[in-house]
Amino acid sequence: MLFSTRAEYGVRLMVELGRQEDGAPVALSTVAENERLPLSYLEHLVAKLRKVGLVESQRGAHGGYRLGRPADEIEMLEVVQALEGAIAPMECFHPAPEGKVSCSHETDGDQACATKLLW
Amino acid sequence: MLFSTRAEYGVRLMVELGRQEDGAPVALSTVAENERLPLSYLEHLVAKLRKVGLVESQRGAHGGYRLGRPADEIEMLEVVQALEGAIAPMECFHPAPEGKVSCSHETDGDQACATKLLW
DNA sequence: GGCATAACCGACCATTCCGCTAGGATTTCC
DNA sequence: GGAAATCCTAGCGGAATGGTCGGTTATGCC
Repeated sequence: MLFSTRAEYGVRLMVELGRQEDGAPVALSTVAENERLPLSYLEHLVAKLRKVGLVESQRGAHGGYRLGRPADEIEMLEVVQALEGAIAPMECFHPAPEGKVSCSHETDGDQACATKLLW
Repeated sequence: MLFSTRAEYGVRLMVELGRQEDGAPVALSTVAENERLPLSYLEHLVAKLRKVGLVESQRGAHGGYRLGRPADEIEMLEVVQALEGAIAPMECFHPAPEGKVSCSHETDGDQACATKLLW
């Protein structure tokens, strides 16, 4: 219950687009079919991705979507952010220096951690 | 939009309890006052924390709550999990080995990533 | 030109979750 | 006995989630 299906669908969508190696655009309907996702819902998601340039669109017959950038230049975080809105966890929840997800629970750290956010 | 206020309130609560160095329990009302949080809402949260043993309670007058374990043995993740429910982001969203939040976007990795979850 | 195809756009809708309140019951200390 | 506190259950308004639907526009192909 941390990421909604939007993020998941979005990633799936991007992955599906990334599979298409030649420049040909992929119709959203084939993505929906492949991933078993509701087409009309995907439309909304892909619209957001287009607005931030993560995908490009080609209208009309034989149109579709393709990645806006080479696949290996796209980070998953971007996709999630574009769909989920600004990610603002809890301020003290930046991945700690060593990569572990837990903030220092010493008295000083706490003082800062508990109050910094609001006042 | 990643963690709800539950997680935040819960952490604040735990921090507040952690401040009390002697074993005396802290009344929820004082926590609510200190942190400017609604008391009756905190009751629900602390109930969950109690069920998983993160806090202990003392009923009756001059009762209250104290940490179920020494403060430095409690990880923030535990608190969040207890309140937010099982954390099940997207399967491929485990913090990557190096600590960076992005899953390998190579064709093989994607194959696994996109389909592993559902089928 | 016409038609199928597909991206676009906006409104709506049911359900669930979030944050919170209310009211009471129970336990404990003085 | 009464105040102080935890405990428990029920509900509620608003927002977000996850969709659907209908229609409009653009484009390739016959």
